Amino acid sequence: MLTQAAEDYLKSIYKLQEKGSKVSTGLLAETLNVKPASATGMLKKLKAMKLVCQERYQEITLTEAGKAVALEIIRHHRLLELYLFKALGVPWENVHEEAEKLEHVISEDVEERIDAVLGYPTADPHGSPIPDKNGVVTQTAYIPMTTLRKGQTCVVAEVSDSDSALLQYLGELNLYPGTAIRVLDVAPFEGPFTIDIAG
Amino acid sequence: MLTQAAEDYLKSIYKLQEKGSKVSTGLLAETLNVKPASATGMLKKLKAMKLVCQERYQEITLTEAGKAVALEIIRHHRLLELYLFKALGVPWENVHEEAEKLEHVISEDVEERIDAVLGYPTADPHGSPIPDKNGVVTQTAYIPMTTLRKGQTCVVAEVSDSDSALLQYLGELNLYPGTAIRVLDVAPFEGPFTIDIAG
DNA sequence: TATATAATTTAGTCATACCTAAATTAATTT
DNA sequence: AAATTAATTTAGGTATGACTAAATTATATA
Repeated sequence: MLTQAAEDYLKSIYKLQEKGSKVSTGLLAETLNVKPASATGMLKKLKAMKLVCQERYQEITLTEAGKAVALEIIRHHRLLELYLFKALGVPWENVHEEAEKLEHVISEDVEERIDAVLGYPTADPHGSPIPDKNGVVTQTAYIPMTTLRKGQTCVVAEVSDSDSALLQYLGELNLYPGTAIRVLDVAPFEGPFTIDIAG
Repeated sequence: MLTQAAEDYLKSIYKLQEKGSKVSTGLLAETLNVKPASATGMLKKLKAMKLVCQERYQEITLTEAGKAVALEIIRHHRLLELYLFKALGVPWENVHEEAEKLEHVISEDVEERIDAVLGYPTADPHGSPIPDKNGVVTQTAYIPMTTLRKGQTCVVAEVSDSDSALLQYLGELNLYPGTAIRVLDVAPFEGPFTIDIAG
C-alpha cells in the first residue's frame, strides 16, 4: 500500500505532464509546496518502486504502473468532487479541498457506489474528465475562451480548478460547464471580455 | 490540529469508559493493537495537551476537552456509518471499517450536510446513539437479549458492531435495530435461543 | 574557455508514531 | 514480610517524510 504522500507525488507528476510541462524536481517540489531536496528523496523511493523513471538531473516520467496509480487517484478525486457537489450540495469552490483529503481513504467499493449513484459521469464539476475504472481518459481538446471573437457563441466545457476564489466568482456568474455564452465585446490588448451568460 | 492516532486514542478511552471498563494503559494498548509502551508514550502527549488525566500507574480519564474531541469523532463515525448504509447501500458489516478511515478527514461542513440529508438521526445502523453537534449523547438503557424468557416479545435496539462476520449473519437473519422478535424457546445452560423474527 | 548562476543531489536533523528490551512499580501469593 | 507475578514506564531503535546547508552538476554569460 502506497503512502498518501507517494500518491500525491504520482498525481502531481501526471497532472503536470498532462498540462504539457517538462516535469523536473524543482517544478514538482513547487507544485507540492515542498523543498526540492524533499522531492529528490521521495523520487528516489518512487524509482525504487518502479513507479517513476528519471535519469539523474533529467526529466521525470511515470512508468505504466505509476500512471495507473495516478489515474486511480485522479478518478477518486473527480468522482468525489462531483458527488460532494451534486449529492451533498457542497459549494463548487470547496469541493477540491474536500476531495483532496477523501481521495486517499475511499475504498474501491464506495467509489463504485458513488459512480453508480452519479450515473457513471465523465466529467467533474469543473469539466475535467473522469478516468474510467480501467484508467482510460477521454480527452477532448477545447478552445481557450480568449481565442473567441466578438459575436461568437459557445458552451463552457471546462474551468480551472486551481483558484477557489475564482471559482466562487464564476459560480456567482453562473459560469458552470454546460453554460452557453455569447461574446458581446473584446477590448484590445488583453483587455476585458464582455459576455452574455445564458441570456 | 490533532493527529489521527491521538484521535483514535481519545475515542477508545471514551468507548471503554462508556462500556464501564476501568481504563488502563494495558487495556487501551490491547484495544488499539499497540504495545503498552507505545500507549504510555501517546498518553504522555495527551496529558501534556490536557486532554487526558492519569496519575502514574492509575486509571485513565478524559478531561472535558478530551471528551469533546472523542464525542466529535464518534459523531463523525456514526453519521458516516449511517450515511454509507442508507445513501450508498454499503452492507452494514462493512460500514464500520469504511467510517474508521473517513471519520478523521471529513469536514464539519460535509458532516452537517450528511446530518441534514439523513434527517438529523439519533442512532447509527447498529443502534448506537449519535452525539449531537454539542456533544450531547442520549443514552438509553437496553435489556440484553439473553435476559428474555420464552414467549416474550421485543424490538431490537442495538447490536454489537465489533464483529463483521456476526453482523453479516445478523443481516441475513434480518435482525436489524427496529426489528420485532418473539422468543420461541430458550434451551437451558446458555443453550441456543429460538426466536421468531418479524414473522 | 572561464566564470557565474541555476538546478539538483547528498548529508545530516527533526518530529511523529510505532517497536523491543530492560527497569521499575504495584499487586498477589505464600 | 518476602517473593513472585503482572502492569507500567524508561531507554533506545526503526521508518516516514519533512527540513536546512553544503556539495555537485548543468547551463548561460562574458
